[in-house]
Parts: sequence; C-alpha cells; structure tokens
Amino acid sequence: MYRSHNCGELSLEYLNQTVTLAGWVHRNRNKGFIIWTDLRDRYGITQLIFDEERTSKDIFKKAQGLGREFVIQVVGTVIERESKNLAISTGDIEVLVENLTILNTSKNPPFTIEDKTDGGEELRMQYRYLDIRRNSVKEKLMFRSKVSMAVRNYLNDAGFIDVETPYLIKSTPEGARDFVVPSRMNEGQFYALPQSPQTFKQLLMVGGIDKYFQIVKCFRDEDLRADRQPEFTQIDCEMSFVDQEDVLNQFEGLTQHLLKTIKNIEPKPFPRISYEEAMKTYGNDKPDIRFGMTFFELNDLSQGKGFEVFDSQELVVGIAVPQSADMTRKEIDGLIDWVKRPQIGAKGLIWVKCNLDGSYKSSVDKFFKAEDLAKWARRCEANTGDLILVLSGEIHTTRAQLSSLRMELAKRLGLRNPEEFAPLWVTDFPLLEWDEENKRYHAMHHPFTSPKLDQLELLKTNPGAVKANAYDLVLNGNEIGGGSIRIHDKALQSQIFDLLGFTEEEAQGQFGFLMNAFQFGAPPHGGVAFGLDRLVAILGGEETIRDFIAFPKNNSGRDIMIDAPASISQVQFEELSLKSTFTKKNNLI
RNA sequence: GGUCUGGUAGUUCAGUUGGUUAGAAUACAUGCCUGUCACGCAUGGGGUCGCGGGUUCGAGUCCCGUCCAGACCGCCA
Repeated sequence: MYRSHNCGELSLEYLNQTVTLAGWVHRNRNKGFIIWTDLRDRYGITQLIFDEERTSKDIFKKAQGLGREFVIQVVGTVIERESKNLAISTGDIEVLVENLTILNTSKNPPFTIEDKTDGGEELRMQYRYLDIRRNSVKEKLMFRSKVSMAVRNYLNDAGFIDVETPYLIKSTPEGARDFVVPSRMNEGQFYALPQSPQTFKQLLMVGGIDKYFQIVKCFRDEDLRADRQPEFTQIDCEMSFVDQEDVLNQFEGLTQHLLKTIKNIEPKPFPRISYEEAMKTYGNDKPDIRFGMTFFELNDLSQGKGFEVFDSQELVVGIAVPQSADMTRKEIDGLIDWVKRPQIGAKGLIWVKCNLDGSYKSSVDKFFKAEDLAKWARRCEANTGDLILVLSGEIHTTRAQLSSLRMELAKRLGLRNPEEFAPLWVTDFPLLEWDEENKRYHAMHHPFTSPKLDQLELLKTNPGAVKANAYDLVLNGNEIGGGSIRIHDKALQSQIFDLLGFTEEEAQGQFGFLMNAFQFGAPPHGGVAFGLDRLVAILGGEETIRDFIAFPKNNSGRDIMIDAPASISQVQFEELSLKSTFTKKNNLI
C-alpha cells in the first residue's frame, strides 16, 4: 500500500493516527532545527514536519536532501500544528514523519509548479506534464470531466445510445480541408480523418438507432486560433422522427441541465431569433446578448442631407454606447483608428455625443442640424450621456465592422461578464451561400441540411433566398452548437447536390452510400453537434480553450512536447508508396 | 497567404540617444536561523542578448533576411 490517505483530507479528526502519504515535494522550509515539507498530490497539500529532536537522525538527514518535485512516501503521526494555516484545508494539522522513502528524485522543474507559475506559454506546453500538476490546469481538466459526465448523464437518461463511428473515412470536397492518411494496403489511396461523424450518424438513423450521441474527436486541417484546434471534441447527437422544435427543446434541455449542474443557474427558456434578425440587430450570426448596443438603421434619417459619405451607401447603421459621451477627443480618435485597422477595414467612424444638457455634438455638425441628430438619437434609443457611433457602406461588411466595434466596446466597458450566461437559438439560416470566388453556391451549414419544405419551389427560381431548417446555439457571443433537420429523401438530396455544382456522377461517387441508404426507408431525422472544448471554456469563464485540453497543439498546429508532426523514415515512405519530400527541415534523402 | 507583437540568466522581465565589466526578481547551491507556510538573513554560481548578414571606431540597441512563439484577418460547410 503506497498511501492510507491523500494530501487533501487530513484534519484534527485524524489526530494521533499513523498515516501513510505519498506525493510530490512541493516546497521545503528548512529552519535548521526543523524542516517543513509541503507534500502535494491531486487532492491538496499536507505539511510534513521533520524535527531534530523528534525525528531519527537518518530520516532527518534524508529530509535535508529533498528537492522540489521528488516523489516520496512518508509514514508518520498526525499532530496539531502550533501555528495554523487557515488558507488550506489541512492547515490545522501536520504529519510528524517517522519514515521517509524517496520513490523517485526529480530534476529542478523549468518553471515553478504554482498556481501563479513563472513559466511562459511555450515552456508550459513543452513540459505539459508538469503544467498539469498545477492547480489551475488540473482544475480545468477536472471541470471538463464534470461537464462531459453531465452531458452523458443527461443524454443517457433521455434514452440516447452512445455509438462510436470510424476515424478512417473518406475525403470529401465540401467543407474544411481534410487531414489525410495514406493507406499501405491500397496503393496510392488515402483515408481522411472525419471533420464530423455527419454521414455516419445519419446512417445510424437509417439503421434505426433513433437517438444517438457520441463525444467524439473531429479533425479539420485549417489555421488555428485561441479557440480553435485542429483536433477538437464534439458532442454529436442525432434523432429520428423529430422536427426542428423537438430538437431545439431536447438540446435546450441539455444546455439547461449543464447550466444547472455546473453553474447552478435556474433554467429559463432560451430566446430564439432568426438569422436575418440577428444580422440586422447585431451584425453577427452569433450575437452576444449579455448587453445592448443593438444596431439601428439610419438610412432614411441620414441620406439626402448633403453628406456624401452616407448618400451613396447601401447601409447607414448606428449603435448607442451607454454613458460614453464624456469620451475625450483622443479616445474617440483611438476608436476611429481601431476601426480603420486592416483587420476591421472601415473607412471612418461618425460619432454623436448626446450631452447631459440635451445638446448634441458630432463629427458631422456641418451637415446635420441638432434636430436631425435628435432623430438619430431617438432611433438608436440613446439616452443622454450616450455616444452614438455610425458606420456606413456595403451592407455585409458594414454590419461585420460595426459588430466588431460593438464587441470591442463591450469588452472595454466591462460588459462581457464571464459569470453571466446568455444563451439563445439562432434559426432560419439561409440554405446556400454564394461563393463569389468559385462562382457557385455552397451549403451554409452542410449539404445534408433540409430546406424549409414550403420553399421547395423557390429552390428552383431563387435558391439563394431559400431558408434551411438549420439552427445554432449561441452562448455569450460564441457558437457552441449547431445543427439541422436533414434531408432523408434521395430526390431532394440529388437536387441539392445539383445546386451545389455536383454532377450526378460526382454526387454518386462522393455520397452514393448515403443516397443509396435513403432508398431503404430512411426516417425523418435531425440533430445537433456541440463544440465541447469551447463550451467547457465558456462555462469555465475563459476565452482560450487550450488549458481545457490536456495536450493541445500550438499556433502552428505543432505539439511541441512530443515534437509532432515529424518526418518519417524512408522505409515508411516506400511502404506507403509515397515520394519523400525534400526540405531543409527534415533531413530526408 | 497576410497584418501586428515579442525572442536578453533555469524562469519572468528591465536595459535610456548606438558607448565602461549586460541588470532586477525569482529559481538553484552553500551557510545561518527554536513554528515556518511565497519563511527570513548572508554569500555564491549562472548569459552564443533566437540565428545569419550588413551599417559603424563601436550593435542587446539601427537596417536586411531568417527561424520560433503569441494575437488577429483570410480560412474554419
């Protein structure tokens, strides 16, 4: 037996008991006559005491040689501390050590294993196993486990079956870039890793598994972000014999269950808004509704008044920034520079101060009278003391720009409280999106999404206007889940592939297996997939998902701990019938 | 593919207008210390200033290139 107790559980109740503990040396405080060692494990820290008078000579000597992160086992007696530490749960007691075994020594760690470490991001990733010993990372992994268990419990109770689907599948042209795996036994052919188990879960529906879920790794070979990894985890779900309303209710239930069990938030119905309304009101299909600053269109109030910047534009749109009319000229100039950065790309920014005395001061005083500005203010529902900011231009880019500005201002004003949770459904997404670069439509959600069935005629005449039975769950400005009612009819699926520019042969070649299955009694079905990493991070009040993943990749998709990806041997290349690549980086010949 | 920021001791960082032997904190080592808990005190070791080139009497500092890291845009159905 390595231990009788853990390092987080001993208290005065255990007084005078002989215990065996094992763990890591967190820190030594050597006073010469007495040595205190903080012993750490997953559960906490227990103070060990080695005393010149009470500890045998050889054990005391051994204790003097203990370094940080040594793994030790001690046998000792629980005694009451002379001076207590109220900061930790075991602070009333200490263990007077009678026997000490060094189970393993340790080099000095390259950074301190503390809540507030001195280690930088890169170093922590390189020695991730040491980083995981730190409370903050360990607690995030435990938090993830808790969320994941709550998901399983809810779905299991609701009758969902966990089915695993394959990781070695086929590359498809739609969507993100695939990670690809060469097949040794099939020369010149490749598997692809799934971007999602989409087609398999639909086939499970055809298979009669009418409620399926899987917490599953998915892979996308695209550039990374703070909230985006090349391999990530989805809570993937699908149901048969359901309409959109059934799916929304089921997974609103799941989300409420999580908010309740994880954050103790009482369930309230989630607001639902259409894609169109979201774009109009927030300029964004994943709006953060924890705060206001909604969009108001000002075309009718601002055009034809001799201000040329506005006159020719498709959209003039403003927001009222609460209690910000006291911004200095310098601060406003800062905002103008901010929207002019290439990442945002606005040409300029018009501002109107709604002063506390009822007057208006704006950057367009030459062109608009106070009564015009007053109309703007009423339209934007601005109060005295608010600052109205206005952008104009092409409708999509202007909305995107103002949306970025809205989020930035909310951040600066402290309106994005990570402990507040504002979920909502965004519904009625367009089925298709025009791809100007390739001069064709592509599926906004994915090609298996069902159009609104009363719009099938429109599909022939104006496909771009057709709405889909597709929906996203948005939480605090993040898309945490999305799904749709799927097509279960071969003819309709063929029609969609045709619209997406597939020839019949291509469609049959890529997705024949699915369309064939539809001919054997496919039930109506639909579902949803949640991004677990992001969901966990948001529930945990963090913006970056990396610490909620035990072994994440860095910005360039590298695992710097194991140093992957890496080159492979000549033998491997030959077995896979691949030509080796010559670069300076890998020393292949 | 692009924009921006950074790279100096084991670690986190400072380093002025280009100018003497590149500093601080922390970590580490040694010694002291009768109740510490981020213990304290003293002493000490520790540097290819990411790499390559250039300008200059002289480069951590300026210029060019390159590598690495991070944030973002494009991309991510």
